[in-house]
Amino acid sequence: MGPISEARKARSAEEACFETFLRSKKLKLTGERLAILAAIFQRESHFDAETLHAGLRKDGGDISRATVYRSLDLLVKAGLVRKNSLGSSHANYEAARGNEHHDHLICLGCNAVLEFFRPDLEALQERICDHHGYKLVHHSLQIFGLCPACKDKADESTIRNRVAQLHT
Amino acid sequence: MGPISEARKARSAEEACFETFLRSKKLKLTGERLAILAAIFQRESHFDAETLHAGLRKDGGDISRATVYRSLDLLVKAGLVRKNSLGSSHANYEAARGNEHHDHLICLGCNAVLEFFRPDLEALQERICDHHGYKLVHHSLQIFGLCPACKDKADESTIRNRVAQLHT
DNA sequence: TTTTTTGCAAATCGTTTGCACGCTG
DNA sequence: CAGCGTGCAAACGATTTGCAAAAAA
Repeated sequence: MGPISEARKARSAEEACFETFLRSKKLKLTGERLAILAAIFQRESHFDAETLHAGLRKDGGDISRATVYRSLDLLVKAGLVRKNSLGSSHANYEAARGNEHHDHLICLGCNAVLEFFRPDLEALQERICDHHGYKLVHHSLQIFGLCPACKDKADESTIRNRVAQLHT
Repeated sequence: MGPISEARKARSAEEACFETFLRSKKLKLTGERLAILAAIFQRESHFDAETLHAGLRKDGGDISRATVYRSLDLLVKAGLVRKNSLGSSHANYEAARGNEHHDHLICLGCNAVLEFFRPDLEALQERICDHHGYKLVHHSLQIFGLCPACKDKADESTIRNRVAQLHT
């Protein structure tokens, strides 16, 4: 159990938050859960379950895929992690570093993910709902395009193909 | 092969379009493909592969799931059918009845799907891409809310749960 | 000690694919 | 008759689940 307990060093804000959440549900604060939380928050934003699982293994730990999935669920429920799809057929996650809700701009050339938040877009969606008599609860917007670097060197038919495969 | 050939009665616009598409790719116009196309265009807009497959069986035909999936692919490539997810984990399709691109407003209470098109929204996305130096290629927006009928009678926690399960 | 968690492997779900046979052009 | 298309069943990839052993409260 070496490396797992090592992760339990400082006491990050998210760790405290997770503990509170678990307590409130009478769930337990395990080494695995802490290791997963730590891995997520020290890694860059967007990742998938498989990558996270592999990363944990590399860190010396050895946490089963099942536990990774179960913990991700918990973290999403705790509001510490957000789940997106970003057009792929498998789930994509991101640490909710206290930052606001945002939408994603995804490059079809290099898969870079750019987060953006636009009050005018939020307002417009609110207006659309009002217009139809709906109460807005949630939304998901993904814009697919080509970043400055890929804009020129991307081949038309490759991109067309990529778009056709998108799981949106 | 009875009911399949029956579907080949009039000659709808979409049938002609599909034939042209198939010809151009040196593919064949089979009874199964025509039956699937007909079923899609006489049914209401949004459906999934399983429902379509079941519907075809009920119509007397007996087309395999594999053929249904293969034909849907073809129809999407021909531009006669659009593929969406609408927040569920399995694909959702709709006949592209010559109508323009549009986005979806989905009721979390009764699952009703409302299509809408907003030039101002399209323009805003274009502006967002410009702002980041991206070239816009495609987008996917789903707004989840409560329709007028479900607005009041929906229970908070049920909705919250539904949102958490969304595959967006 | 009681209850929750874990790992494992098997199960699931939607979708895809290899293959031998059947139909279209 | 030369290719495509079809059905079947097995294969797939991501995710979930049942169960007995292990760890937290």
